[in-house]
Amino acid sequence: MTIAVDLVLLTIRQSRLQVLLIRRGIPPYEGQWALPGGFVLPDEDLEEAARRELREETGLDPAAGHLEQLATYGAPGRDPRGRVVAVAYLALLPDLPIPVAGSDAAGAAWRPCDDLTPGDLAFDHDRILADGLERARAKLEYTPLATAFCPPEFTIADLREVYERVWRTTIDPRNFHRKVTGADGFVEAVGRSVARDRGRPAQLFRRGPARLLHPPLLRPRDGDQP
Amino acid sequence: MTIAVDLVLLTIRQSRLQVLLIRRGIPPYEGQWALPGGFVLPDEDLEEAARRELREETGLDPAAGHLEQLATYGAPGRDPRGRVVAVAYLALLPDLPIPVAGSDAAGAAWRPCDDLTPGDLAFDHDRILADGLERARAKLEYTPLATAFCPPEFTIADLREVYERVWRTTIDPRNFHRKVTGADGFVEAVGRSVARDRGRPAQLFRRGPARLLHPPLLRPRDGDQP
DNA sequence: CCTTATTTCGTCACGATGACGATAAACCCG
DNA sequence: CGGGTTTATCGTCATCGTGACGAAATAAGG
Repeated sequence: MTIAVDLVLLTIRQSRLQVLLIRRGIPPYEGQWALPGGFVLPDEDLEEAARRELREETGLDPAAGHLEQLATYGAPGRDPRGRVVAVAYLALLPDLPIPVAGSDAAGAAWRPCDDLTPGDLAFDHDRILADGLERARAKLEYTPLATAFCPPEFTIADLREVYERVWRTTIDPRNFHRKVTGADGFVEAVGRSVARDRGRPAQLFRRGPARLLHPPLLRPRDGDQP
Repeated sequence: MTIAVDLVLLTIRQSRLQVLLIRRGIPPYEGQWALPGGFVLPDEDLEEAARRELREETGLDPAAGHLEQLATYGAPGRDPRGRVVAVAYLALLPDLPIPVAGSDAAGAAWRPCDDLTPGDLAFDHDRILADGLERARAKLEYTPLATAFCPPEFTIADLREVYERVWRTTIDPRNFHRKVTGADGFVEAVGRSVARDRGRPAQLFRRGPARLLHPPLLRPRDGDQP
């Protein structure tokens, strides 16, 4: 049996939640889009393999965002080439340019998650992506990981946009501001401000030391309309 | 590389959270305790392998409780016999007798989680168990999975004991009763009552259709004493 | 200046929760 | 049989977190 790692790389670009995909140049699924990934080397730890693929296929620096194990997929027929068990990793990244072009990532592109239809992706990558999205949405509730989508210094509005794009909702700016600045360890004021396109300039923050949010920031539930 | 499944089987026995361990009869780690597990067959799905091991090593019925994938462990040196990647599964089970004795489970025994010290278990099973415990504790907060520890019909006090043992806290019976019976879909009244050793008889409930708790039942945080 | 956009602070009502009193319904014991 | 004990269940009250929304502060642009 062979072990592979597959990556669900998420970022916010152009006000949309996007996932990095690679157009396959060889069979199987030639010409289709797939999650980036590759085989684990004989003496390599799984997370190490995930970080290596992240660098190789995208040129991005794994340290910039957040990387965690997502789940493992091993259905016997999932890869036509034979038995391949894939350990999927989820990464939340700030909106960095993809410096790549020469290497493996020639066919790499960010694609808005909403534009993908089940059946678009090769292998069982539709399912892996769906699991990754659900994990990301859930983790924003009870961890400060939304900051992983932001540059080192950001405004509360930047952070709010992360929540809005990932959750596909709108959030009241005043309540969000109160909640985020009130949760201790979530964000720390930098002391400076920046002016954006319009409106009053906003304070800059950096991520705080907290690893969990208490109480959590619950997303609106679907079935809340009686 | 070889794929194995390892199982973290949890139950509440004798008012304690216990994990099923197997005493190893062969090297490596001969004589030490380890999580049950085994290799995945060439044409077997991962969860199928986990269920098969659960049956083979314990004789328990996987359908009685809850089984989910926990995480995958693949550090190069984790198994002295060679490169083995282990997909760990977590199961929450009601307190059933272990019918086994003949098969692989000859050396199987329930051990209270609190009695285990880091270093007691073979391989990296200390870590896997710790991850399983944390997962179980977290899942009780926002899912109705505590019912997986209970028989099909149970009282609110039974359910409360699950929370108390898994979280290692005490919970106010009145507030717990209000919360659980108020959260819709968590439990459904059966209509009958049972008398226990002492006190007023309690109503019987069965698990409801809900898969998530909203709002969640947050465990008391460690740092809540100002 | 005046409008517009955005940040940030306040207010208010409501639902969820922790602390805890009170009642109900069984058992045990003499 | 009746009081004492134990547990289940219901209520009350204060507090906190949150959603809805008003209002002031601070910039840019005409």
